[in-house]
Amino acid sequence: MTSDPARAGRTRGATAAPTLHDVAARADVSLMTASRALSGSPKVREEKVKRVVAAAADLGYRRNENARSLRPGQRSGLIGVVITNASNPYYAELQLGAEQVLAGDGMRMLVGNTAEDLDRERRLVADFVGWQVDGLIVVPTGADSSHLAALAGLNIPLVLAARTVDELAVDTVLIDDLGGTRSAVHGLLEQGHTRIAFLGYGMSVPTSERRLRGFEEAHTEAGVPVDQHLVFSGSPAPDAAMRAAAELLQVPRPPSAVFCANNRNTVALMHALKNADIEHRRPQFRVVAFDNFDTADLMPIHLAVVDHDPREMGRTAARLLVERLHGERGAARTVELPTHFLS
Amino acid sequence: MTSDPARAGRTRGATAAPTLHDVAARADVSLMTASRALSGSPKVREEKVKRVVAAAADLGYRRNENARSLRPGQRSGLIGVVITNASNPYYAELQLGAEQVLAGDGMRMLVGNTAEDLDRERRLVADFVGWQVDGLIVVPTGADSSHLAALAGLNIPLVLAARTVDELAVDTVLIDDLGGTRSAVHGLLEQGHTRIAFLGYGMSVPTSERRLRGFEEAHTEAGVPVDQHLVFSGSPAPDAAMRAAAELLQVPRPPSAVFCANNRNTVALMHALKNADIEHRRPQFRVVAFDNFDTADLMPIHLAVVDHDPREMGRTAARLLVERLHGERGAARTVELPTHFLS
DNA sequence: TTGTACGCGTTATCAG
DNA sequence: CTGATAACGCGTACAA
Repeated sequence: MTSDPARAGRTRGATAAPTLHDVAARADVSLMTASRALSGSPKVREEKVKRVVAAAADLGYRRNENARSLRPGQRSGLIGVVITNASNPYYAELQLGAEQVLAGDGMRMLVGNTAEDLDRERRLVADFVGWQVDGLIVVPTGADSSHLAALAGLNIPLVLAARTVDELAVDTVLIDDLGGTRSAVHGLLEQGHTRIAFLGYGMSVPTSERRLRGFEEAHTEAGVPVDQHLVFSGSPAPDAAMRAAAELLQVPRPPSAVFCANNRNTVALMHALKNADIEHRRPQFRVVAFDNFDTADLMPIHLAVVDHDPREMGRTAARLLVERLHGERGAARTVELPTHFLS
Repeated sequence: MTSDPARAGRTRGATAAPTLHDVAARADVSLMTASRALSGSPKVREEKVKRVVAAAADLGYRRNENARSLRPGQRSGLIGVVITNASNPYYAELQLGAEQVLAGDGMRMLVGNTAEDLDRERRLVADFVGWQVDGLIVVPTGADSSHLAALAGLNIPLVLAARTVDELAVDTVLIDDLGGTRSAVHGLLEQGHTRIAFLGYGMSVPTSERRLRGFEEAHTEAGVPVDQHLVFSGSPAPDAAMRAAAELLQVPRPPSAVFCANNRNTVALMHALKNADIEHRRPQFRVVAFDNFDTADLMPIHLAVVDHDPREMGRTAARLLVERLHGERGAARTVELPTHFLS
């Protein structure tokens, strides 16, 4: 006699997903024995384990993770990953690195893109919380962080990646923007360049600040003043970098070198340089770029690069998160990943 | 008197996530009134709605989507997206396009990378089914498809993207590989090139076949024989394209043009051409490449490109899936997205 | 308009 | 070693 008359009488579509009931019935075992057999509990007779496993395979049974994580204290095994823009290879790599570590720990990833929109970030975080994520990795879009601060109250660990939010005391993974920039610019100054332009449009405010500070510190150390006419940075207007790159070559006393603070700026500059035929007109012109990319060594002018590893950033973020999930209780940690100068 | 003594007596951590119970208690309403108020049911007194909404906001209440979708007939609103490699901008864009459409329909995305590993694909699909996904978008890695075929039996709609699996009669989104390649190669033949190389390493078998067929058909139409010594394609050994690109310039009667069947091959060829200083040594040398990329117009030699839109592919896949979820029952559809030739 | 009872699929607990 | 039962948070069906 089945102990579940309700289910016995059901007339669901022939293709309803099989449940543990079905497996247990087929293996002629009780529900709990089936449950234990499938979750590898040691105290089940081996013969029954076999029967259950066979039945599950026959039926194509998949444990309903929803029901499982409904029980209190159960982890969902879900991690929310909120990035700003997956079409930027940088963040795509970050996502991939995070997945590498999380998958190794048996966790799955919910992914959302904010497109740098604070409102979408709020909605995504709220949704993910609704899905009972065990933790979140977020590339924060902006300064407002009340929705992120609220996570602490829910006991949901949070790791910030790529950017900080000052008010938030949480684990954070950054690149060594300042150091990487400083030593790259230091190199240019050592080579005797005294008029170096800074091209840094369309970046988040904190990142922009850190890279600009590195630029300035290198100058200070070398005793070379920064000419503010050579500092191009600001809002993310899509073609600001393009215009600035062209303009930069036309200023009264033009620079002999340029530091590009990220990928997009580098590409913009490359176009401008190609148009200006710099390669032949001013062979001494030097460019150093933050962020490496696939075709960097195919550019019309030689590019020295401040390289770093976004995938490692994702991995590190995931590792910090996993440590919290494993009970780590210490103060918030900030990891600065090193950069590598490729001349 | 509360109707839930069990909960009244609990001593969970002070920060356990608030449930509908908590909200109802705080608003001094019954559970169901709270539920209805929050899901916008019309039949609730407005004053109580306000109280409930306020209580929910105070508590930071988030509906537990797990519990919600546990009930039969309820959709989870979760879509599984299985791609081969998020670090390839192509698939990252695909993911982004899918998310665009799905988010617009109020659905969330579980994302997994297979790294072209059939086993990981199987595990991911199984996991996602366990999470009660409403549907799946998959870039299939290989020929074996039993795990995908099984989805039909579970009533879980599947859309394939970027690649087909012959045995599977499911909605599929592809690029017009054949047509795009044929017309591009046609152009080269019209310009009088009669010895055109095909460089196509490291691609999936079906895609590779389609592009090679386009290459051959263009030749047939023009009455020009294909010299098999100029066809370089095969396994995805990481540096095969590199070696072939170098070799290709050294064959007895070298080609006057090259068709690169994808991004990676193009970059490999560009390196070889730069080393060989083709730009100056053989200014008539022509290259046509499948897949556009950011810096295509900065390459050492002019590049004509067969462009297409991976994001649109993601959007289309998601649209097909959403239609199925909305009840579309027709036969499996295959959409071939057009390519655009940029000379 | 509001409230009660029940079940979704799973596992912890406790009794056999 | 095995099984019955309750409970997780929510929404449907029905009763008040």
